[in-house]
Amino acid sequence: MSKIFRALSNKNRLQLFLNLLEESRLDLAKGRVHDCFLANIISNLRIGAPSISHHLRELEAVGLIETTKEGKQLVCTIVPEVMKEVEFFFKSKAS
Amino acid sequence: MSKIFRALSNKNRLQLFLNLLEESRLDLAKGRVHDCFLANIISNLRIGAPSISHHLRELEAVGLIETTKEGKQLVCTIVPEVMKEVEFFFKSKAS
DNA sequence: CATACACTTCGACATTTGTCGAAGTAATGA
DNA sequence: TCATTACTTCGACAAATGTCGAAGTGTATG
Repeated sequence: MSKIFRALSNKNRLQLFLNLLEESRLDLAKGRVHDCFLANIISNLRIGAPSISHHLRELEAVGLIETTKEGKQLVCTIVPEVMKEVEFFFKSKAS
Repeated sequence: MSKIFRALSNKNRLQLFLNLLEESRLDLAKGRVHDCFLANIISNLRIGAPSISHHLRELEAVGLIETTKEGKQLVCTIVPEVMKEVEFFFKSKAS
């Protein structure tokens, strides 16, 4: 659990994750899976491509997202189960 | 929010927080406020007193706990509002 | 094939973090 | 008042982290 918190403990990485969440919601509305064009994310955050790539791998490592390649692009999908896990963690602790 | 995650991102600090949570529950059952004898916590965790002291201040800095002095001892109290905040954060995001 | 695109990997680097031992402080007890 | 207890503060230091530029990889496109 501390690893999940660690993954979200960095400002840029949390923002990145929230962006993905937001976009995945939009994509859901469009009836298709989310694809996360790094270029878009880069314009929001003030960090370079290598950092984004690094952060994505960290989010993936703790199971918050999954990624696959689709041609040149990276496809990121949120893993809701892990979020639920954290939600329940706090629900159970904040009796 | 990333600061709260950061506070819980360290294994020892998270364990410390969970210990406090657990003890505060026991103390509640006893009808009194929790007091967190560092010596007890030290025996559970594998770190020294200065580190505990440091971690407690970090937890306090992000509002997860509050501390006061009672004689020689430190009294720690959990702040449930902050935990609720995190719970709702995940509830709202994990649509 | 040559070029451009969309990332990724590598190495380097400054910054932050976690831990400790030693010394300090404030309260309690003999 | 002197010693003990229960932390806290202060460096110091190794380890982890976040960022970047440069170079690399694999995919599309002219």
